[in-house]
Amino acid sequence: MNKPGIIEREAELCQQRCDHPDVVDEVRCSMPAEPLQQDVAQLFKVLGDHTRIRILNALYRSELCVCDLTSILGMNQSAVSHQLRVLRDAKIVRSQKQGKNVIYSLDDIHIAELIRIGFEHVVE
Amino acid sequence: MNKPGIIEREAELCQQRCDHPDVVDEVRCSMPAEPLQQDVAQLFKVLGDHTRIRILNALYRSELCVCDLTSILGMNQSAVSHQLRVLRDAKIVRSQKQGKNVIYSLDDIHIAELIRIGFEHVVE
DNA sequence: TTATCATATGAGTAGCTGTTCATATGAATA
DNA sequence: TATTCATATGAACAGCTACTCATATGATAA
Repeated sequence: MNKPGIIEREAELCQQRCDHPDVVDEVRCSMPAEPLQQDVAQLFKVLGDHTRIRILNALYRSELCVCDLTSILGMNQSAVSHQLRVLRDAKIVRSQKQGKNVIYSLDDIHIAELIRIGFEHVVE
Repeated sequence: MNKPGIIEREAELCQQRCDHPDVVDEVRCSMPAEPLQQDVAQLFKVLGDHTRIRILNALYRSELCVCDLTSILGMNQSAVSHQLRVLRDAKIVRSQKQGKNVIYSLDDIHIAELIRIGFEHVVE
C-alpha cells in the first residue's frame, strides 16, 4: 500500500527546501518513539467513541454490571458487551466475576484524569 | 437505523430485573448531558490517530509550517494538510499565515496536558 | 504579466469500526 | 439433570476515515 521510496525521496527534497531546517532536525530528534506514539493514538482512539465515553462516565460514578450498563445506556446487551471488550483489551476497565454477573470498573487513575480534562476542555 | 421502541422497552425490562436499581438510577441522573459527552468523544476521536498524534508531538516542541511537518513525518503534503484541517476544525491547533507559509501551533493548554497524561499512561 | 512555490481541497477508494442478529458459554436455580 | 439468566462472541453489514491523486488557490519572484 505504501510506496516508501517515493515518500522518502519527497521527504528529503522537502527538507532541503524547508524554511526551518534546524528546527526540523531538532524536532525530529526529540520526537517520542514510534511504538509509543502508536500506543497513545490507540488509547485516545478507544476513548474517542460516544458509547464508550458514556460507559466510562457511568463507571466513573460507580462500578456496575453489564446489565446495569445496558439499562443506563438504553442499548442492547450485545453492543455494550462488545464495547466493554474493547475497553478491557485497552486496559481501560477491569472486570470481576460475581456469581452470574460481571462487575466492571475503571482500571486506572489516569483514565479518570483524561476524562476530567477532556470535559474541562469542551466545557470551556 | 435505530429502533427506539424496541430499545426503550428492553431498557425498561432490564431495569426491572437489574441487581442494583438504586445505583443505576443514581448514575443515570448524574451522567453528563449527551451533547457534552458527544463533544468529549469527538475530541478524543481526533486525538486518536497516529498521524495526528505525531503532528501534535511535533507542534508540542515547536510551531512549524506545513512543509516542516511534511518533512518530519515523511508523508506527502496532501495527507498532512488533510489532517491539519481535522485538527483545525477541532480547535486543537491554530494556523497563522506568514508569507507563502502557514505556521501551525497547538491551540490550547489542555491539549498539551492530555498528550502528556496519555504518554504517562502508556509508558507506565 | 507569467512562473513558481506552499498550501488546501474534492473525489475516489481501501480498510476499519460499531451495531445488530444469532448463538455460545457458563453459572445459578429448580 | 434441565432450565434460566447474565454475559460473550462470530458474522454480516452500513457508515466512516485516512490516504492518494489531481487540481485549485493564493502569495511571491522573475
